[in-house]
Amino acid sequence: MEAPLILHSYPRAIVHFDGDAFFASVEQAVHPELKGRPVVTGQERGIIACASYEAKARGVARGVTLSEARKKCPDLVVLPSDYETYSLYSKRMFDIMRRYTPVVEEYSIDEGFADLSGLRRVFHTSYKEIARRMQQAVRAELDITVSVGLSLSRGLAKLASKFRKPAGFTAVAGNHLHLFLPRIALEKVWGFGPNTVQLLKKHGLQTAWDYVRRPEVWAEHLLGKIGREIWNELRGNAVVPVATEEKSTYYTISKCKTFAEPTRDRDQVFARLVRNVESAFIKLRRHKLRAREIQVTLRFQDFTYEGIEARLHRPTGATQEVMPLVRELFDRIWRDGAEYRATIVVLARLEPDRGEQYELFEDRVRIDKMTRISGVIDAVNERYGKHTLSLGPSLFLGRRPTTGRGALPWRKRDLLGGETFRQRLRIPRLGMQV
DNA sequence: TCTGGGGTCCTAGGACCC
DNA sequence: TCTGGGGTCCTAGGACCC
Repeated sequence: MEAPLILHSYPRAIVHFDGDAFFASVEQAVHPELKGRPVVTGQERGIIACASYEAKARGVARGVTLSEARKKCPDLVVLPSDYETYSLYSKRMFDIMRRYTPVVEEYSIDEGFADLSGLRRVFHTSYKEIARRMQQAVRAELDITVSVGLSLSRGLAKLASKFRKPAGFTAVAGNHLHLFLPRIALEKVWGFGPNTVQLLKKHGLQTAWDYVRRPEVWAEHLLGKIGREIWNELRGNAVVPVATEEKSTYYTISKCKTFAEPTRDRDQVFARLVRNVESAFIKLRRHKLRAREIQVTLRFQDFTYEGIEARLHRPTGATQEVMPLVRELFDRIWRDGAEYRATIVVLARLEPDRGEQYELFEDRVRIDKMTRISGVIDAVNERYGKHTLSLGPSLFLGRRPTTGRGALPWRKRDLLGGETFRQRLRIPRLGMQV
C-alpha cells in the first residue's frame, strides 16, 4: 500500500489566483459605466475572446461568433481586445501578490501561483487569512475580482480556485483531501485532457480520488512522468515548485490565420502567408531573437495539413532575408485546385540576437541594410499600426516558382494513407535576389 | 467540441558511435 | 563479418495548456 495521504493541514501553502473573466472585467474596471452589463471582447476577430459574467448568464460563451451572440443578447457590448491595458492590469495584479511573497509565478496573463509556506509567523496569521488579504487587495486596488484557491500544491490550488467562481475562495487543507478529491471529476484535473480521461475511465476511474487511491507505480506505468507528477500533486506532495523566474524566451514563434472563406486562389493564399511571416518576424524582433528554421504549412478545407520546413544557413531576424525562401517553400507545397483554409508559419531554433556575427564571404553590407530596413518597418508599424508598412511583392516575386522537381510534401494526419512524409530542405545559402 | 491562435513538454524510435 | 551491448543526440508526433 502507498504512503497515506498527508494529514496535517498545510505542509506547504500554495495559492492559485485566477482572474474572473479577466479581459471583460478589466474593461468594466476601466469603463465603470459598463458594470452590470453584458460585455465581451474580441470584436477584431468576430469571435468572442472573453465574456463578462453578465454575458455568460445570457448564454454568451467564449469562442462563439459575434453574430450568434448578438442574437442571444441584443444589448451586448462588444469591444475590441486591448492587450496593452490587460497586460498593465496583469502586472499590477502580480505586483500586489509580490507584496506578500517574492515566490510568485506568473503562469499566464490572468492567473498565477504564490508560495506562502512559512509566512504565518511573518504575518502573525493563518495562511487562509493571508490569501484572503491578497484577494481583497486586488479587488480594492484594481476593481476586478480573482478567484483564489489555497492548498498544498500547485495542482490542488488550481483545482481549488476553480471550485468556486467568480470571486470564490476555496481552501483545501491536507486533512480535507478525502472530502475534496471525490468531488473532482477526472476531466477537471489539470493535465488530464480528453485522451487521458478516456483511458482512465477504461480502467474504471471517475474522480481524482479514484486516481490517487491507485498506487504511484500504477499511475506512472500508465501515464509516464506526467502521471506520476499529477498523482503526487493531487496527494498534496508539491513536486512542481512555484517558478519565480519569468519565462523570457521562446522555443518557437508561430502565426496562423484561418481565412474567412476557403480559397483556391494561389495569390490570395500566398499573400496571407506573407502576412503571417511578417507578423512572426515582428514578434521575433520584439523579443530580440533570431530564427534558424522556418516552417510553412497550408491547411486544407478538411483540416489536414501540408507543410515544409527549411533550415537557414544563418540565424536571422530580417523578414526580407527569408522571403525568397518562403516563396520557394510555398511553391513546393502548393497544389492547384486544392481548397485551402489557413496558412501557418513557424519560426524555430530561436536564439538570442546578440549583435551581428558574420561568416566569411557573407555580404555584410546587404545584411546590414536588410536589418536596418526591418528596424524601420518595426518603428513605423509601432507608431501607425501593424502592417502599415509591409513588404512589396517585388521582394518575394523575384524568384521563379520551383514546383514539381521531385517535391515530396508531407501530410500530417493523412486520413487515407496514414503515412507521414516530411520534406526537409537544407539551404546552403539564403537565396537573396532582392 | 465540429475546429481560433499561440505555446510547452514528453516520448519512442532512428541514426550514429564506440 | 556477424554478433552484442550501450550511450547520445535528434526528430516527429502526441497530448495538453491558456
